[in-house]
Amino acid sequence: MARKPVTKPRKTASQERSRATVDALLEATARILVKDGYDRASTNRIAQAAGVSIGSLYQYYPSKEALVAGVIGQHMQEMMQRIRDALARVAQEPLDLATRELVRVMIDAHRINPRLHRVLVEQTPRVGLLENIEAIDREVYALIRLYLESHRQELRVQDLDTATFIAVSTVEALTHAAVVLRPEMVSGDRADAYIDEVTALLVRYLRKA
Amino acid sequence: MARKPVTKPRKTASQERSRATVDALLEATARILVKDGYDRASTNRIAQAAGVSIGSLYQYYPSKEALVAGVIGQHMQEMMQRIRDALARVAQEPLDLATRELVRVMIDAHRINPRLHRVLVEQTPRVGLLENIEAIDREVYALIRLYLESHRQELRVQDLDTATFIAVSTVEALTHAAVVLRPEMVSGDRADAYIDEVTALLVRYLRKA
Amino acid sequence: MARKPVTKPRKTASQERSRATVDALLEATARILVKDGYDRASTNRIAQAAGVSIGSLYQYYPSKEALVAGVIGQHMQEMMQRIRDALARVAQEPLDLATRELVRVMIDAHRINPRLHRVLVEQTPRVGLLENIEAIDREVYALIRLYLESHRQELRVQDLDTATFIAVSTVEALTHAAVVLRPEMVSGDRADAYIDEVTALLVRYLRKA
Amino acid sequence: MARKPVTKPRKTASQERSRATVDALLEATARILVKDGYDRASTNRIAQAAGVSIGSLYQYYPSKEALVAGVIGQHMQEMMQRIRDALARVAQEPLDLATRELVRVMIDAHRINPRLHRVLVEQTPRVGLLENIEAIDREVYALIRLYLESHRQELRVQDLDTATFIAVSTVEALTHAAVVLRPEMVSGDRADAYIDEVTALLVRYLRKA
DNA sequence: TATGAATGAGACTTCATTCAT
DNA sequence: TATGAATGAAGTCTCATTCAT
Repeated sequence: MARKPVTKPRKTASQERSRATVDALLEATARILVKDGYDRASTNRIAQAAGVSIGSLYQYYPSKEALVAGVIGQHMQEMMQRIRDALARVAQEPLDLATRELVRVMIDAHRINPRLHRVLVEQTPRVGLLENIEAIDREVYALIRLYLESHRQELRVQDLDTATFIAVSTVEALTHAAVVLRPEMVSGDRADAYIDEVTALLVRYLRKA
Repeated sequence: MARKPVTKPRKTASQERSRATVDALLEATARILVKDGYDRASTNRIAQAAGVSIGSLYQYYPSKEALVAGVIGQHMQEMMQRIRDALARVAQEPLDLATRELVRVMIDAHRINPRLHRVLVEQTPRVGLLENIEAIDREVYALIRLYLESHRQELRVQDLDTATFIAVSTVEALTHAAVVLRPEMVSGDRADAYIDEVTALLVRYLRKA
Repeated sequence: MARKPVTKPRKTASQERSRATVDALLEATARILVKDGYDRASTNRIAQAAGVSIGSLYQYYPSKEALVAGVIGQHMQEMMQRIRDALARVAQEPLDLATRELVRVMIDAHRINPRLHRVLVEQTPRVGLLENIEAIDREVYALIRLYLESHRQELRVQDLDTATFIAVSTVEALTHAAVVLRPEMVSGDRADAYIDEVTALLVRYLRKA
Repeated sequence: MARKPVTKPRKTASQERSRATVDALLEATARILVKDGYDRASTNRIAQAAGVSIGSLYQYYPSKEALVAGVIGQHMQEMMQRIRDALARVAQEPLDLATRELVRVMIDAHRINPRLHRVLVEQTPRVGLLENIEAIDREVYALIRLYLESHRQELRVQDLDTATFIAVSTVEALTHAAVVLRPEMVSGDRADAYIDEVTALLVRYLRKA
């Protein structure tokens, strides 16, 4: 496997002007990533798209990887926030309602920027960026597991570890696949049917009798 | 989006020696891809690893993309063959047995070369290689759908299109995730438990009452 | 040959605070030069090491070259002062005593900061800094020549110009070489033996029968 | 001190065309080094001056340092060969004749390409190139020492180690200084006078009575 | 007068691809 | 048909220097 590049930002822009530059950079990176794909996204092009000099780019991010890690971080935080909120909202709800809400939120979260999400998931070399993604994975896993634990009496499944793994992987895969491969299936009023199906899949698996 | 590179091999290598060269190239490409990742896999290095001159490489494959497409094709064919065989074997079996067998075969198929599979799925720019992957997707989808159609009387689900999409996506995701993220969960005798769970997930979703 | 950069400091820093800044800059430059070598010594790093903003650095020195010229000047002045003092002290002494004292002082002078001296002599592009070094050379040459002229009756050599050139070059080379390549040879009590040898070399060359 | 860059050539050009490319590169490097100095000598400029693409340059030398190391090696070999030959010629000669011949040869050796020699000695970062230069130093030292040992009965000095060090450093310094600072002093028929002086310096130091 | 964000020329280097042999 | 030297566009990144605040 390849060696791991530096991915931490260089300084944490305190002044106002800096902040604007950093924002422009992240925003431009996301845009270029969507337009050109990971490989063809060059730091020069990103800097240009951000209306920032290449020197400034490297003042804030020591490498292309760091820049992409920044985008991943930001994008994942946005997604995570929705998931966290949803889980907080449904913590006391029964499994079926909770599942349905979570699936709905997941689809929504994937629609924040589906093209970017796709590039991030499908093309981005994991080397050195893994932490970021793994951190998210772990948090989602932990939250879902907590919910399942506190609703144990509703459950058919015994092995919560495996059940959590399966539930998380399944929801992630089905929302990602739908948004990416069959966007028409989850847009507008057709979305409900798909949400119903995914919810059915999960609830029938998890729930007692 | 980026322009699409040429991805078809240059000649069909009828002579023996050609065949050997092509094999060496594909094999070396897979090895380098696993070792270095997509980005750091250079055609020069691949040629060297294959014991072939860079000139010869370009005699058989017109571009790096074509080479990688070759690897994808080969790898996917190997996986597909197992899936085809499995589906042929279980065409007459009831849903639960068929599902279990299919899940087992999918896990096996992912273990042909999990590291390669991962690189191919996670890092390889889809540009120009999409056909290859989409062709597989379509074939799997069609086969599964055929099976479901001919077992309609067992099914709870009505919308076969959606059900097929969900089933295929779920199995693919759960076998990939398990092999890549939790290899210990699907190796040796522990595999059966996981296969049971995935089978339960699918059967409860698909089957009547 | 390359174009000559500006090397004069921008202002003469009369105020106290300025003086402190200039000192900090020169000191930091010397430190970085020793630690990183000429090429890797960047003005940004120097400013940071000096606890001064990059803007302020350029307020006092118009270029990197000017900064290094400042260090050279300071370092050479320190060395020169010792040489001047020594020559003043031995002006009336006979050749053998005078030579011995001069050699001793030269070794001492090279030990003020041998690492810095080395970087300055070995890595620093002469472009634009030459004046500084040549000025020193000329002064040393003139002082030694004066001494030799006023001790002519002791001398074997006729051509004072050549003799001075040889004497100055030899002492400089032998002290530099010893301090840089064989530091153990000129440290502690072993130094005397080396001083004896160098003195013998010069005295036998210069002195009558 | 700075980290050491790679300085070994990449491949040892066996074919004819390669050899020509390598020669052109070394020759161009020397030329650019003389014209622009070490810092301003860029690989792009060198490649251009050599009439070779930048890609070819990097096929043979992995870095600017490696290229310069190549030039140093070649230049030093040329100088060393003359010194070796001279010492072989005078091995049986008495000290005065041998010394005179050696000094003459050293001046000649410095005149192979004095400007290049100067750049190499004065500006080239020693990092990673040191081996090359130290190897030469050691060989010269060893050869001179051998000569002195086999002529011990002629010598006044007792400590051959120190005497060799002094003799080598002195000759090197005086020939370098003369060629670089006073070229007129060692060109044409004036050279003999200077050779006489340096010979006198050394012989009087080394020889008995 | 000080600050430090911003600049951008230009350095080094890689690698897919071509083509003379 | 095979070889591998050669190509050069394009990429990543540094750093001396400027200038708005």
